[in-house]
Amino acid sequence: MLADTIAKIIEEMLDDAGGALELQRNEMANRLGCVPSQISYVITSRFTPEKGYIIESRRGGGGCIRIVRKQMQSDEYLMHFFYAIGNAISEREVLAYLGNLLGNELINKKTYDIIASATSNSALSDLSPEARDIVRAKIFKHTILALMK
Amino acid sequence: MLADTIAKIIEEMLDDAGGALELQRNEMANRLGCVPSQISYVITSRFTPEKGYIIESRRGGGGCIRIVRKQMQSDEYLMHFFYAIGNAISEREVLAYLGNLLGNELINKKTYDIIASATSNSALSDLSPEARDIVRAKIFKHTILALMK
DNA sequence: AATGCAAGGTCAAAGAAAGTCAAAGTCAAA
DNA sequence: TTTGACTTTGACTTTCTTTGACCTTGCATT
Repeated sequence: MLADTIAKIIEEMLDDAGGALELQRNEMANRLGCVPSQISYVITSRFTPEKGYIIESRRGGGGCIRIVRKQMQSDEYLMHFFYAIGNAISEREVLAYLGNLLGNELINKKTYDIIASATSNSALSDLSPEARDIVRAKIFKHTILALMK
Repeated sequence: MLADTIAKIIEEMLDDAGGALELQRNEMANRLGCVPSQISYVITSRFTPEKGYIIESRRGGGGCIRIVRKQMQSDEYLMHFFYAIGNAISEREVLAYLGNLLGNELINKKTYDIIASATSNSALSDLSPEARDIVRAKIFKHTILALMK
């Protein structure tokens, strides 16, 4: 279906652009071989404020449509964690961070368990203790980014 | 009886597809030479939530009906996965497994994202490609065990 | 200021699926 | 034989998509 395809394309563009982009309706419609109002339709049906998007537009020459993926305010909190993690971290520290996230209801118990197990010494037992903490930090950071998606 | 025949066909399709599928009502009715509402009847009478099926649908152009056979002993199913994973696994393979779990609604999108990111090449980029697949297998197995908790 | 072009906005009609429901049919059990 | 559960069918409804005609706005040029 056309609408879904276009929605997916815009999603990818948003990912690439880090959550905010400007597109030209006519140009895009032309590129995708559809009528311009199709783009409008996709935006109004898929990128609604309820789903966390902010839409602005400008008409006239050089006009465009601006799409911004609103991030929840909890993201800010998660980001704070993200930056707090150095490039190496112990299992104990991860558990402390996770306990905090759980306590603040930013994650649930299941998520806690999954991340805890993915970053456990047991899961990383093939690595030397030093390498372990480095890889663990990276994995933990990646999961925190995933939480923000 | 028509209804039973159709039910059997859908069952087989579910088997082939690994427990989750999307079908188009009109297309299927046409193929089987019956009225579309017959398909609806079969689904509402045979593929009920009490019998362990999840049904979703979308109308309009490109619409479809999604049928998911809820894995009854989900732990057993997860265990099956667990054993299927060797001691090394690629990112691509992990994503395929996760897609299966997601399709069968044993995990949700968030969980998918978390595990996918924890086992991504990007998260394990400090390791050599060979070590990466080994560590990834271990992490993945650990997260699957966490899912069963 | 007036005009014209270049965007995007709106809306309604047509099309594409799936949902609903009630009437009619079937068949076995009472 | 009547009853009642289950099936089959088709008319009608609802939802979502696609398209195109027409409207509004902003900018650039005269």
